[in-house]
Amino acid sequence: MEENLMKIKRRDGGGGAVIKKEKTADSSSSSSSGDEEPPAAAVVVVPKVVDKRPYCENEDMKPSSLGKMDLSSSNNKVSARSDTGRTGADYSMASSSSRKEQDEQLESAKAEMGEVREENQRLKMYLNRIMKDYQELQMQFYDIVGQDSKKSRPPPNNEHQEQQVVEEEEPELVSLTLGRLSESKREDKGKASGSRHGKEEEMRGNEGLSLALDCKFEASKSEVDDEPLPNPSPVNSSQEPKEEETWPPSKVVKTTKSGGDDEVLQQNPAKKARVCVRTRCDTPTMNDGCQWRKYGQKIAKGNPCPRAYYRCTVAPSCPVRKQVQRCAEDMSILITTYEGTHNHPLPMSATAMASTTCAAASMLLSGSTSSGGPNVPSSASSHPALHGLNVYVSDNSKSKFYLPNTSLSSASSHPTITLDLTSTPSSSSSPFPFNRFSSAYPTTSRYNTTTSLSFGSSESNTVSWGNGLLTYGGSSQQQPYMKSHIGGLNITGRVPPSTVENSIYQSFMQKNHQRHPQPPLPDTIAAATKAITTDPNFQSALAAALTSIIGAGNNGGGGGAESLAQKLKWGEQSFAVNGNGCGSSFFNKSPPSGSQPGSSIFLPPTALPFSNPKSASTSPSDTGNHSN
DNA sequence: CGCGTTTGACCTGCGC
DNA sequence: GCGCAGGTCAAACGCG
Repeated sequence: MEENLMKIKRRDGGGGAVIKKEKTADSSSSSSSGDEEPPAAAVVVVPKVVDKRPYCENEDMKPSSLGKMDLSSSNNKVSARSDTGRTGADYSMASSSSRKEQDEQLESAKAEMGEVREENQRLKMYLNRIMKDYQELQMQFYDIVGQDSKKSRPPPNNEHQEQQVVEEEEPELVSLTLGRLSESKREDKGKASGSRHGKEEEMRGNEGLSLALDCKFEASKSEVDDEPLPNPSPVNSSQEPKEEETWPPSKVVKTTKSGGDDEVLQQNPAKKARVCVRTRCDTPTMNDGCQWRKYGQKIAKGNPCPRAYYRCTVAPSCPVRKQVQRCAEDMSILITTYEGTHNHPLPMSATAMASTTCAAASMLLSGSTSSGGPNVPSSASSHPALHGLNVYVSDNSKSKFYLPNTSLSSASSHPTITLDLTSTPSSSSSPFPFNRFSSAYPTTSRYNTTTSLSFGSSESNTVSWGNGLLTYGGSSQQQPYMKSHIGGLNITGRVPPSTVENSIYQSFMQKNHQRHPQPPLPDTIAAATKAITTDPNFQSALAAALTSIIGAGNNGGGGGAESLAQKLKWGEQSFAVNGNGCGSSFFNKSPPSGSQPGSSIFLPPTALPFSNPKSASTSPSDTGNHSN
């Protein structure tokens, strides 16, 4: 890991902070091997998200000040401890000072400690209360979501039918898990993975840090077992080794795995989702923040441009591969195909693309099993559940719906989703720049599923993963901290300027908060809940905000966000409001590096997405990214 | 000298 | 079974 970090350091001029942060996170995660007890600060942050009720008569517990208070209080704790320790040491050493003075100092120190303890106690109480509220809110949310989804479905005639409906719909569900997997998940997966767990645990060793966002697939059918969702973010080593994909899929798997692992293999067929990103890019590759090493090049049939093969070098065992190829029809278009899931912590700069591609893959996989199935009318239909994305699902078996240049997917035996950042959005009623998502489910191939996502990359909506930021719009004002009051939710986190969250936030604010002066009334829980359940845009905004917080916290190092992530686990219900909670990808931004607040590095929006000549430092020739 | 790229050979899957 | 194409390996090479 350190070696890799060093590499990054060497390559990425601006990656110092990132590395630093990563190291910090790693060390923090490794030090807290338990990982069940996140730092208090992070834990307290969780409730901020759901904090919307007047549970604090105390002035300190005002939602608006909660975040600050938490952080500061945690700091107090730390500093208090260290102070105390120092004080003690000082006493023992200061033999020259008079006894009286020492006694006085000692007493004052004790008093200080007492205060600190009191504060700690208070914080614990707050935490408990907050967690309670959080759970309650979550329950309410689930209830409402459940009702909502029921509404949208045709009323089942009987139990059998209902079950059928569930079976049909569930594959659509994509859960967003912020942070580490919960115990229950672990248990479930542990059963499935069995022996592999040990291996991978060993392999991952002390890679304790996981990105804050886990994108998991929720499906009820065997397919789920067969196909662990690509994880956008490398999952925590200790937490989710089971989710590992089987890369190399064919050769290595066959040769290296045997016996008891067969089961795993069966559960992980070659059906591996790929995410194809089309961008206009002058550079040989787009910078996705990851480290890549070229291991091959080939002239593919039907395209005079050679296809380059890269593998992720952030971790030696990382299974992620990517292919880079120029579009034959338009040489300015760079087609980057990602495959596999990182099994290591990603540099912050790589999380955006990683999570995006993951979510895309999730969408693809989920769609292929449900909404996008062959039964879907060939005419485009809008998928309501993608956080404001207009989703078009088509059933053209062979046509490359929407995108003419999908040669990669057509020949592939893998389900492929295409993110098209080359076209200009035709319309955008939603606040999101990506306005089109289309998917085709060819029937000619077993897994030849092709899906296209189009993020219009018009001038006003530029997307850049260059520094790990997904930026939309031209606003460049620095806003190191974002505090969102969304429907009574207080979301405070460090966010980069010009991030999608920002726009989402603004959009949402416009939409839903004109009536609610800031700070919002504490009793807006009902409104918040309603907003969550009725407004897909809000869902997006919330997801984005949460993600931003997670990412930001991650940034902050020290495992704050990680801890938050641990606590903030959104089950599939959380975002699967409309049956498909996927799409988080777009809302994952990776906060600028920055272990130091305020020292964030942002890539200014550019008209040419992904082109970042300087970024070669991160990934030699291309850039890496990764995804799953 | 170490690391990354290049490039021809090899392996594998799939279609005929 | 054969051929094709995609994908990977690994030795050779280049660069800093």
